[in-house]
Amino acid sequence: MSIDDPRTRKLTEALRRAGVRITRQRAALLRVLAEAEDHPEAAELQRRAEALVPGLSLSTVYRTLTALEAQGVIQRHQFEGTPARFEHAEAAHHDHLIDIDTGLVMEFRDDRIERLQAEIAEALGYEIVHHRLELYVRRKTG
Amino acid sequence: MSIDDPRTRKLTEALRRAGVRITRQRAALLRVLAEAEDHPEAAELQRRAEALVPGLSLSTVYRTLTALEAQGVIQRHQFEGTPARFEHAEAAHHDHLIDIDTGLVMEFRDDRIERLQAEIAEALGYEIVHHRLELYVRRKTG
DNA sequence: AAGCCAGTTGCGAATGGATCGCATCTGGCT
DNA sequence: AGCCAGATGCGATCCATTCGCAACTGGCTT
Repeated sequence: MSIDDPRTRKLTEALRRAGVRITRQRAALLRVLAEAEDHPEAAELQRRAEALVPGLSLSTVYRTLTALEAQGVIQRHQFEGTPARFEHAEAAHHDHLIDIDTGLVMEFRDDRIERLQAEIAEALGYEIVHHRLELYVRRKTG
Repeated sequence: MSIDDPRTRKLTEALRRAGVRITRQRAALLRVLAEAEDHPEAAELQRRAEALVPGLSLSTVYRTLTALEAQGVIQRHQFEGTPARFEHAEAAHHDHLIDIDTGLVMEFRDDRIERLQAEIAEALGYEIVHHRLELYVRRKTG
């Protein structure tokens, strides 16, 4: 994956939009984020980005992640019992299954559930700003 | 509410089952928990319980809450951006709406959603151990 | 091409919720 | 009444995350 593939570019543009400089550190982090197919936590992102920019600090990782999140191009997920995990938000909204034995995070989306949620909020006189649906699961035996 | 109303008793029995002593501190906390109709956090529970047992420490509150949670008679909810909140688990399972402007926590249950969740996990070869569904909402204008 | 300076970095300290270690106390048994 | 495993309160510790600050630098300006 090159430094100017579409996904990296999208993140870069989001940072520009946020009015911040594209530094070596941030460029590295953007690449790492764009490449990530999993749901890494901040420390793991730092580890990966340090391969490109040795010495890159965890503070910078968090600062950049916060900026990207504010621009809506990445999402922060606070699953139970672990540090926050991050993923690029290019895909449509989805919810998560977390294998409690392995930590594996999977994604799913169900429009029927989405609709029911909206109905429930509506009936109570509210509108949903965002929601969180996490299924903590275990592989079926047999 | 007296010290031996049914709800307090249920909590007390859970602690006995856990093989721990019913101390003044714990008795106070159990009453406070049994009386709570909201979703208080640990510090708030300490505040309420201190009215009955001055000097009751936050450590004791957390230790007791952890024991009660392990027995399944209370539930711990980690909503976004706030300390954990607790509630007695006598009612059937339910999910939550959180008013992001006021912090008000409401409960709901929808069997259709429950069923859909189970189907989704099933289809992927998993069984749900527990789940978390939180709707972060805002009062509708108009 | 060199200068400038607001924005950025890395470090270490601070924060906040939750847990732990330990010396002292006490519930509830004998 | 006496005993002692278990409980308490205090302060220290943990962990993820944020903050303060002095030093550094991206990238515009001249």
